Amino acid sequence: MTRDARDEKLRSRIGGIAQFYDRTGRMPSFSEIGELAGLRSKNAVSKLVLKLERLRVLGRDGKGRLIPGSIAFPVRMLGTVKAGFPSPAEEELADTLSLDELLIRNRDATFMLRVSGDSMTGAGILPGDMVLVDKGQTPRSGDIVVAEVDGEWTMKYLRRRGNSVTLLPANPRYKPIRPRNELRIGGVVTAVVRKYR
Amino acid sequence: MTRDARDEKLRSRIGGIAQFYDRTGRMPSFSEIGELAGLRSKNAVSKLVLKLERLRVLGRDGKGRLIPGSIAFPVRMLGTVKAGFPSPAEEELADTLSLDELLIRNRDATFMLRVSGDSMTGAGILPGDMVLVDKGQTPRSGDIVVAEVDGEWTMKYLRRRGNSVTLLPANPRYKPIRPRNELRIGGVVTAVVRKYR
DNA sequence: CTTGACAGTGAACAATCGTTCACCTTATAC
DNA sequence: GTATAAGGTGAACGATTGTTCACTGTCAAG
Repeated sequence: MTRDARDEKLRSRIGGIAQFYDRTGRMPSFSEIGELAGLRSKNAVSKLVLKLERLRVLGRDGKGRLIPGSIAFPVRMLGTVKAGFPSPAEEELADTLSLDELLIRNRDATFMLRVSGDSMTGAGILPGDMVLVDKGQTPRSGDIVVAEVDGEWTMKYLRRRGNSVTLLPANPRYKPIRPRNELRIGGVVTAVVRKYR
Repeated sequence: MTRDARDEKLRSRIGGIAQFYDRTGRMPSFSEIGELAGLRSKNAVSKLVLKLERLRVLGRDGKGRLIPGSIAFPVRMLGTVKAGFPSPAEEELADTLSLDELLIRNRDATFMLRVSGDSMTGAGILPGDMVLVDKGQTPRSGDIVVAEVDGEWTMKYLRRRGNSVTLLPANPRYKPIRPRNELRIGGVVTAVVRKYR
């Protein structure tokens, strides 16, 4: 068997395991890996797993049980748009990551809201976009926050000057808001997500 | 024990299991759930798991093995910004989802690129943003694509009129590109992701 | 031609798995 | 007050787990 064919075989096996994990959300057992890879012997699976551990595709936790490695991170990260698409050989070296891990720090305090209205268009937040809001973080000046002003909820830049607070839209057609009464801040916008199709 | 206290206990147990799954990427075994929940008897765990199955927090696959339910989807989805933050009671009813699942259709063909340059600012894609690019989808007119024009990679709107192809920036300071030679399209932009802090 | 290294089969093994049984305690409902 | 359900302990059990050992082909390098 040629080197390329062996590489391809290994790759398809990794793909099979990744698919299994994607589909079920749990790691396959050794026998199941055997079925996926077409191996009858658990020893063969053992050797395969060892190899995948070295490649960081899989890992082990403190108790020696199989945990996902790079297969848990679905997106391959490349460089910049200008760099374009590297060759397949380079692609393998690229880092992989999970969007959940990238964007969510505190899962219990994080919510997703759909944006309505165009008051933040200037900041690249369009109506229909989704924003992740963290209730736990303390809002700093310059943050985009979700706040309740005089009974209505909006999303605006927060500006603090001394002890005065202003809510600044990112659209010149709207005016800054200087809340008269209390200002309830629901959370800090930590990320924006837009889906095209 | 009051009803509220029992609810709170169950909630913290769900949280414990979710944390375990977050941390390790695998489902805990029954004994491990016991440790997490402070239960010495596996029978107690069995009953707890049954309850969590009914709540769709956990599930079973075809082989009867534990798979994650809603705990695999880290973000709670709420309504619109205008709706603001619902009361805690309503929060529980909200859907949960995973950003990976939401944004990635074809994981093998999807890459993430960092945006450099401001030629798509008008479409709400700012320099520094990250875009998900699907190499597998066939580009349609109106899509945002990553393409190589005359040796350089850019991101632009794709416009097809008959059999002429134009690349349209979303910034008036740049001009439309009508590729003279061949046009290599790397992929279709399926999502935009921006992280604030 | 020989010699390793690699990829795989098959079987034995203790450890751990999840299921199930009998039983106990404590609230809540009637 | 007395059922009754809910929440829990503890132990027994067969099934399945992952490790390990001895062994067999097969290819490529020396």
